[in-house]
Amino acid sequence: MKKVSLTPYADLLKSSGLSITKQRIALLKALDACKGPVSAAVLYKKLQTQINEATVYRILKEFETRGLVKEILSKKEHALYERTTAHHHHIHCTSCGHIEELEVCLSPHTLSSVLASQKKFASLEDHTLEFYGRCNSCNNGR
Amino acid sequence: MKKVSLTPYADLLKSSGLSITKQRIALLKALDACKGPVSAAVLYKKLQTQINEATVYRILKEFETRGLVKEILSKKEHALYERTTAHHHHIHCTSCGHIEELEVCLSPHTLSSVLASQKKFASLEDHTLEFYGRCNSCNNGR
DNA sequence: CTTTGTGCAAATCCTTTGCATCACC
DNA sequence: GGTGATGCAAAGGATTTGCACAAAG
Repeated sequence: MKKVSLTPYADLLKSSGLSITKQRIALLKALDACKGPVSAAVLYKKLQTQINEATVYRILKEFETRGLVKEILSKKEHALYERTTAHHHHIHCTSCGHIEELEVCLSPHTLSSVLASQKKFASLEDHTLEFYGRCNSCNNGR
Repeated sequence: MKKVSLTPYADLLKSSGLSITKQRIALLKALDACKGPVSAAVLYKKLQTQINEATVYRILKEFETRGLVKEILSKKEHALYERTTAHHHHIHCTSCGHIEELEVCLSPHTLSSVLASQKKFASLEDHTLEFYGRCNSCNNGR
């Protein structure tokens, strides 16, 4: 009989090969509570009473190498982090900073033409694709 | 009769609405001398004797807002800069850091499906697209 | 009990800023 | 000569590090 887990975050940590600490669980919870990608600074602000700032950075880095979070580079801000889910991209509002998640990704055709277009790389590991524009509320109102 | 310019960099600055200084010309020259995108730190190292570090940052920012250079965000490094040319993207080696320029870009079809896939943005201003992989020399040799 | 993670404080790195001086126009 | 650009030094912010203590397995 399969044991039912009362602590999905703990399980996630364990299955990622990380030991279970309240700081790591709090950070995962905080990430899930965010609508979109957030900076280390924002996370630290939310968790000030629970985690030291240096630890926030240490855990985020650890999480990234284990694949629990993904780092997003943004033109405006420093690195942003989000829980790893299905591969996807974002559109950023250049006015208010709002970030919307996108379903769209690159076609296999595009990926193979990337490889075909040059000689120095024979395969791809990953890509980043971020869009920028003004969101509708920034275009209308103020 | 059209006047032949002995100083293309000066002309470029002038036509971009910037005043002509030896620091700015030196920075443009240094950017052109680089094979690919470079960081502010690398530029400063090359130009130490000619430009103050703070000025390197000031000029790069100015150039970016005037469209003379483009900023590229990289997973590994801080912002990289390159002279603005035709729109293009890059592939980065995750091992040695080598950056190769790509011809490939997104199809109009992809761009319109991005807009169609969500409701908060009605148009796009720009996008970033960077690929990552291991280059052939890193895969073979050591 | 041993190993690993965390808190704390300091260090480091990158980037920006204020102000006096210098160069461009 | 007036205005904007630069040098210099200091400030600022983000991230990392060393070390002692605390917690996890």
